[in-house]
Order: sequence, then C-alpha cells, then structure tokens
Amino acid sequence: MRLSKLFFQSLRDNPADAEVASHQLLLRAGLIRQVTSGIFEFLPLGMRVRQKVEQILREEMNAVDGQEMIMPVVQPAELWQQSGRWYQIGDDLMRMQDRSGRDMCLAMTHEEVIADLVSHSVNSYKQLPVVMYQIQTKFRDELRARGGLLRVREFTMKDAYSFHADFEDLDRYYPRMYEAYFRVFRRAGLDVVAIESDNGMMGGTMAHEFMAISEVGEDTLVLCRNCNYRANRQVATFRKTVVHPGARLPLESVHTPDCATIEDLAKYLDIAEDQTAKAIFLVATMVRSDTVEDVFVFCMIRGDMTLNETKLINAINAASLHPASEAEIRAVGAEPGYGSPVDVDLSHSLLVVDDLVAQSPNLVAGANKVNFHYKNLNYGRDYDGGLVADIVSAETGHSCENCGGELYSLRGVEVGNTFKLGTKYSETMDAYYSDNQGSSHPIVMASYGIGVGRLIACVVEQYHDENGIIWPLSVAPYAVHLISLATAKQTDVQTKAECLYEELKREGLEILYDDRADRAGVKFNDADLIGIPLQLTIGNRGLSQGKVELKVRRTGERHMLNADEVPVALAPFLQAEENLIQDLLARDIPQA
RNA sequence: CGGGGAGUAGCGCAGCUUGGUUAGCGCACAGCGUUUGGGACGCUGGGGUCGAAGGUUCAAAUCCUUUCUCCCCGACCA
Repeated sequence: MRLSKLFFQSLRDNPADAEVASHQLLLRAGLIRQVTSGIFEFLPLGMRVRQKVEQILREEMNAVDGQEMIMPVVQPAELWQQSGRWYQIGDDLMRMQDRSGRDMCLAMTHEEVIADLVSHSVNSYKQLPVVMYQIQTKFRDELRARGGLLRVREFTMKDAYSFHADFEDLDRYYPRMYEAYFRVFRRAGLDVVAIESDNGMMGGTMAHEFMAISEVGEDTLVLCRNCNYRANRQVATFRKTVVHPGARLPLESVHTPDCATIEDLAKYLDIAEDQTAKAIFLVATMVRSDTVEDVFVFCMIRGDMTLNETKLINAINAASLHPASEAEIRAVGAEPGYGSPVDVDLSHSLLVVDDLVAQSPNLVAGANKVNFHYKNLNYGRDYDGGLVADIVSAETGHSCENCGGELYSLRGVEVGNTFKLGTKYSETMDAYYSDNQGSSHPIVMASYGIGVGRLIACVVEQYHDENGIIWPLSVAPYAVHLISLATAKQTDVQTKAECLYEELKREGLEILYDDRADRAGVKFNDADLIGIPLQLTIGNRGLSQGKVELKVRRTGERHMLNADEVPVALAPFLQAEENLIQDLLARDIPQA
C-alpha cells in the first residue's frame, strides 16, 4: 500500500481527552477515531490489525472444532424475557422498540439467541457436542466508557458456545478451549494470566477470566506467592484466622470522642485495627421472579478489612447494591459512623456478618451513639441471627487459603473469559435433547468470549515506547515499512524504491510504502509511530553504495542490506520477529 | 447516578477575570519558490453558527439561566 494513497493522517499532538497510552497511540497513528463516547471507527490501518486478530481467532476456534456463524445484533425482547435477563440486567442492555411498538434490544452477548437456535435444531445426543462461534458486534450501554478501546460501548467480540450432552463432556472439552485461549493471546503477542472469576450476569457454575497484566487495568487480581492460586479480587478467598482469641468479656460502653473512623478509634483506645468491627450500610435491589424490592443490608466486617460487594451480592443473591442514606441508617436505629447491630430493629432488614467477625471475640464496635463504642462485642451473645458469610476482600499480605502463602495483587485488563454455564440457558430456552434411551435432558452449555478491540488495546499497552507503537509481527498492519527518501531530482532513488516495492510485493510481503513527498524526519517519525516491525529506508546516501538501510523497530538496530538482494536479506529479520511469538507459544500453559 | 474538569478551525491551545474594531496563535491543509537522512523556511491563501438555546446590554466568546456533549475518579464487564 502506498502511504500517499492510504486514508491516513498522523497526529503530532495527543488529543487532550486521551490519557492512556494505547488510546493516545491508536489515535495518533491513525488507526481509530472516536465518533461518540465509547463508539469508534476503525480506519484502514486499524482495520488491518483487526483482521489479523480475527484471523488468529478463526484459526484457533476452528482448531477446537468451532464452526463460524453469525447471529443478529438486534434481537427481540421475548428471548431475553424467556431467559430472565431482560429483567435482571439494568441499563447496560440497550432497549428500544420497533415501529410497531415491539420491544427489542441490542445484543450484549448471544446466549439467548444461540440457545434458541439449538433448541430448535438439536434433538438427539448424536448431534452433540457442537461448538459454534462468531465475530460480531456487541453493544453494552456502559456507565462510563474509558481509555479508548479498553472500555467501549460498541465492540466486536469473538464469542463461542459449546453444547454438550452432560457435564463430563463439557469438562473434557473446556480445557481445549482454555488452551486455545492461551494460543490466541500469545499469537497476538500478549502474555495473559487465567484466574478464577465471578460468573456475574452470565450465571453458571464456573468461570475463568484471561487477564493482561497492566497498570491501566480495571481489575485487581489476587495471586499467591507460593502456590498457583490466582483469582479476581471480586471472588478471591483467603485464610481467615482469629488474631485475638480468648474468653468472652462483659460488654461495656466506652466514651470515644472524635473517633468516627477505625483508624482514630484504634489509636484512641490503643488497640490494633483488627480488634475492631465496623458496620456498613447498603441497600440491595432484590429481583425475584416478577418483583423488585429494595432491602436494607446491615453488614458487619472486621475494622481492618474492606467489604467485597461482589461476594455480598452473591451471598444475598441481590441484583445490585448502593450505599444507604443517613436517613435509611437512622430508620433502623443505627448511628452513621458509630453503627453496631446491638439494639437496632432489623426486622425488615438483612444482617450479614462476615464469618471472621462471627468467630472473633471481644471486638470494639459502635454503640449507635455519637462518640460511644462498645468493647467486647460478641456475635451470638450481643447480637445474632442474620447471615454469616465471607463478604470481605482478599488483600496483599493476607494468607492463601490453599497453602498459607502470602497473597499479592496486580492490576489487569480482562481480555477474555470462559463460562461453564451448565443448563441455565438450556432450561429457560427449552433446549433439550434425547439420549440413547429416548429420555430428555437439558443440553449442557458453555460460552467463551474475547474482546477484539480490547485485545488490540492491550497489545499496544504492552508494545510501545515513547515514539509509538511496536507491533508484534503477527498483528502488525504490515510487515515492512518501506521509506523512500527520494527527492524530486533523485529519480534514480525514486525508480529503485518503486522497483523494490514491486519486488517485495511479488515476494508476498505486506508492504507499506511511504512514497510521500515529505521530508525524511516526517517519514521516520510516522514510521516509528505506526510501529510496523521492520523499516526499510532507501535514500541517496545508501544507494550510492548499493545499500538500503533496515531498522528493527523493536530494538532500534540498524543494518545495511544489499539493494539487489533485499528479500533474501530481509528473511532472517522477519524470522526473528516470528520467533518472538513462537517463544511465547512454547511456554507452558498454566493449569486452570 | 455521585464527585471533579473541559467545550473557541482537523489537532493542540490563548482570549473570558475587568463585555467594545474584522476572534487569535502553533501544527495540519492549498498554491508558489527555496530546501531535502530524524517532525525545514519564506510568501500567499482557505477553513469558525466561539457546543446549543434563552436572557442582560447600545454592544456578548466574555456576564446570567437552562441544556447538550466529552474527559477523569468511584458502583460494571470482552
């Protein structure tokens, strides 16, 4: 492709509203443009990267028996009502009506439609297992799009769905997809970590997330330094130990002036924060079959820990949570900042006590009176009932539940996930098959997603420097960036550049040919910005000695190649770029 | 939705506090000339409903009200 003809313009300055590196570089290198919040265009250069990624996805999905198909973006409400998600999912689901007033929505994902398809098409165990996938647009009306392609509203996802006669068959298949996922990410140059995750709105029995480790990530991973425990902080567990065991002491009320925070309280009473308990007040929205109800939730957790809202949502089976207002807190007889479950009216509320608080004797907690706390608060004596569950987050420094090793945390971007859905959708969408005895069973289902744009953003996050992007060869828009420095008078250089362009194209190489009339500096800077792995410069200086100059974008190394044997001379450098990916692929795949 | 910030040419910004000619600058863009191996220089030129609506005023980019959009931080996910 001639750069002079390419629909392309680089930006010298970073657009003011782009903060993360991948967003800035993808914009500046002319790969994408934002149309409105969270909705992007992929320009020709960006489209080529996308096609590279999609090709990898196709090859790897086909390799695990996936069959490509395509499903609609606009879907009837009925299917989502049938699965129940029409009611469970909030405003993320973009709803609308067609001209006759029929409720419709934009697909956030395609479980309903494919389960519906399978319910009509699969009748016998002989048709199972079957795996289908698509590379298709999804729309999620996110609260807040951010970070360029990292978090958008309209995006392209590779979503695959597998259907099995029973869980054993799914368990046999699932590891194949898990490994295929590692191959996809590694072929694109990304090193990822697979972790246990929450099932969220997907439901089902088990889920993994594939995380690209990055400071710009929105997720926190909890990992063990000793064993291979890895989980999203939303679900990560840890070993909880009672740090101050002992016999129960009598409850007493103490005056604690100006101790609205745990830190102040511990300091004032000269105790450790792990000897305190704190109350957290939330309102949960509970969605039952056809009712929606707000319930006040009174949580007790140890003072040095933080509430984990995902765990809480799962423990009480709520649809969503939001902080309670002061009025709502006082309505049950509690005092904000000095709350405890003693002598409050919880008849219309839900008490949830973290299991560690339930086990720990003699904690200090609020006395529901400004400037007063209780000492020696004991669950089962001073208050009881409610639900006892793990509702706090694992943090750096906690102990691994499996081995006792030290936990630490990293930030990551979720580039893919896999869900063992079980029979949730097959039952609601009526997807049953007959076994060899003629009896009917729900089909066992799983779904597997990878965000194409997010994957690209993660590649750029991982592969860039201060001058621009440094594409891995496997996803680079072109393999070689040919830069002609010919001036109007240097017709010999011009001619040689044209010949070289044609020759390299004949060799089957993907070439971006900078034939523009700009000065050298402009071209070099654009080349570094775009980030094609190999830059081939042809100018009067080298050509007068029969040479062209090769620069490896990744390392900055320069080599003089004989102008007459460029394709041959180029081969080892292309191979070296290829080898980087092969090295990544050769690594062991960590077990799920 | 809560908190913070910003909307002036394709991009980056100044002007606004203290209203006053024809709204400026750099980059980008077009033409001509000189240049030509790491973002050249000169001359000329095109491009703006100053986010929108309403108001105050002799006069509004500037003051007031309303509204829309975008970005960043917190509750969601590929």
